[in-house]
Amino acid sequence: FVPCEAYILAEPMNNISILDPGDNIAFDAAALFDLPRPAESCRIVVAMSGGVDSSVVAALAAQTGAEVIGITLQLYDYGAATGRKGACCAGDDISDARAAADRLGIAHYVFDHESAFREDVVDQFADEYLAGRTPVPCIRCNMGPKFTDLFQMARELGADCLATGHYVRRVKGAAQGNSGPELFRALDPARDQSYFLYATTQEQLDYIRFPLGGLPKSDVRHLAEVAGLRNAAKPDSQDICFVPDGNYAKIVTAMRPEGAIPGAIVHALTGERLGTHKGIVHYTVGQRKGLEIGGQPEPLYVIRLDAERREVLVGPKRLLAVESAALIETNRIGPLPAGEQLTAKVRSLAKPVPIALEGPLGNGASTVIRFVSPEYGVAPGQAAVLYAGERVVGGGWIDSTVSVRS
RNA sequence: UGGGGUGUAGCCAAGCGGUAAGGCAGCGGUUUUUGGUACCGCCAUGCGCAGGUUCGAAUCCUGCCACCCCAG
Repeated sequence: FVPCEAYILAEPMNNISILDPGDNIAFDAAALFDLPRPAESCRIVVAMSGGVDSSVVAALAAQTGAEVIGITLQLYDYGAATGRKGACCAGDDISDARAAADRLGIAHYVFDHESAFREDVVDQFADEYLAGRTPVPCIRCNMGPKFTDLFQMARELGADCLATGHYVRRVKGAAQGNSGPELFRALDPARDQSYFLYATTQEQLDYIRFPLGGLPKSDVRHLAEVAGLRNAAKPDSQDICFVPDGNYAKIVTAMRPEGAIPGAIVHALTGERLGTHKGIVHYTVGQRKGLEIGGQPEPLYVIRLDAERREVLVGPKRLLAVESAALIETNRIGPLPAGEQLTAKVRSLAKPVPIALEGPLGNGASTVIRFVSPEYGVAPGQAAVLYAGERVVGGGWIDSTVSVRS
């Protein structure tokens, strides 16, 4: 038995395991859910996407002895057409979720959430690209369909908590002077999904549970096998779930044809027209590939997108250096740490870098973060997520950036 | 028309008689629950065309072609 709190103190590492050699689960499942009462009298709603992770959450929830209800939101329906494995929330995935629920003997409901998902996530995704920004739909999806809509459904079902398969840790009272739950990076750094969850509100965090945050992925797969789940070997999801073949621009231009209108590729320093692009939605700040401009002494990167003029401004890498970024619609989770170096991630795949916070954080306020060292490829529309060590302090959307003066 | 210059992969470009550098672009792979980045690999039996000299030519010679500049 490993108490959940033990993970708080542990440094991230790759080779932890909660499984003993005999394949017995060497921990108390109930501890992973931080239930308010004895598990037998609790009701847990599990958000089931059809993937391994959320299926294992359901298995763990069932093991606590609580009443478990699985809910799957049908978010879109290209699934049948693409037959794509490793997506979520459509077609085969819903069938996988149902199979897992059947296997575990728990209730399972599927809700048609397509129109809401389209409004909250997909339309917004397309509009952001049209405006020359680079959206993160996974964050919008967590904010809306998953943590607002599903949250409400769980409440209406009288559940004690909503559990998801995200790799992130919910820890109570770690920061000084705070007894409420806080958000921490996953123990397995390779699996950490905290970047996508910075917008979680305190109210949501009070109610939501992330039982997998302290587990390595290999254990989760193992648990899936032990539980006899048919999706135990299902590939991890990647890319954007509603983009079938990784070609997001195809989806965007299908929804917003004006996104495919060609325009000029202009050198950011000389103003020279270097070529023609195939529609502004195909490009993002920091991008190098796909410009199809040869004859240059060094690589050219997208420096800025001018949506009004439909121009893609390009230049050498040094022009990407950014010293600060303005954030909007910020969220804060737990107290701001006093005297501790804050770090920020400005894309999901990046080590957090040291920053100074120059303004308020939380309650939707706008603020500014200043990078201690220049940061490259900071794209408006992406999220900046702020950390104090392993703890997620909050974050916001990158609205604009200030280049390093050279 | 006369004088000069240049023609090497999609683009830029090295080579100056010894068996085609490099960069950019492109393609493939690795990484990855956003877009990107980064890293690794691939990418001219061929040097405007046709002859010639030479053991050997992108490199020397001859002719032709194309483009550029200056003169008119």
